[in-house]
Amino acid sequence: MLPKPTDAELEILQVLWENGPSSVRFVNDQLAERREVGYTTTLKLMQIMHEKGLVVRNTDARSHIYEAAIERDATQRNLLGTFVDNVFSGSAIDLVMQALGNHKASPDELNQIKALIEKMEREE
Amino acid sequence: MLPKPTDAELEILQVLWENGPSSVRFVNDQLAERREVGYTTTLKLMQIMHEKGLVVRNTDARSHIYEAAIERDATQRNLLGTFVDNVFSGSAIDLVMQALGNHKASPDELNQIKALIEKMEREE
DNA sequence: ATTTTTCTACGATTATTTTCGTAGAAAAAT
DNA sequence: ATTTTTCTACGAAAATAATCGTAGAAAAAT
Repeated sequence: MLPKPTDAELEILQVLWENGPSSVRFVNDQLAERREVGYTTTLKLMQIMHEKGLVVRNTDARSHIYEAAIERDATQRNLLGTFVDNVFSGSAIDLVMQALGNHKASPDELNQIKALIEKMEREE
Repeated sequence: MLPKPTDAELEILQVLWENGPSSVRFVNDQLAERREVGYTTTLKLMQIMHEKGLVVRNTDARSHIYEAAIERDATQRNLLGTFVDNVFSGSAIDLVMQALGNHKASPDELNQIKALIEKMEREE
């Protein structure tokens, strides 16, 4: 089973998920827009992620192209699970209430959630 | 500003939140029910938490009594915020949808959420 | 009164994650 | 043709988190 990505690795995965296969240079540029980060740091992390199997890469060209090897949804689900356990003692409902209460959602977003809830009720 | 609790510290806080002011022994016993953990490890962690200001303690008796110095709600909100940023690129709605979709909620829980949503809609 | 248990203090070790620095090859620029 | 830039590889350091071990005082048990 693949290891969970660390925080720094997750940052990199976000870039790959949003932009598709990318070079280290590109990923580093994206990260650098948000915070200071050295090129070799990003490189090293991506190499480690490759060892772990979190990314795959194409080494045909000199500049290697990396691609996420795990799905965004599955990863979020996975991390969410342990987060709920650690922080909300396993109560997903508590988390949902917190998240909702603490966030000004647009009417459209609220409708989305209502739709999902009604779907769940029908499937009961 | 107080630092965020680490995972191990959070485990201890959960015990304190649920049981009120407690000795190291009691906390350690609670933790030990779920996993292997040495007494001095728990002690050391609680001492560090005291240094950080995450807990307060009463040292009148030989066995010191520790109490959470930060509120559960505020802490959950705080941690949830960075989690949403890290894992869901800041989209709380995405997180809510994931959490809901991935969890078989009881009709009662669904009603709770619906009530909250309707309240939010009225306050729009 | 002595032994055993329980407690704190705290340095040191281990594990994990992140960052940095250097070397050398390939490519690009002058 | 040389210099400069860009890339990988990779060891090593720094930062952070968690665990452990020992010493000594206080309390409890014998």
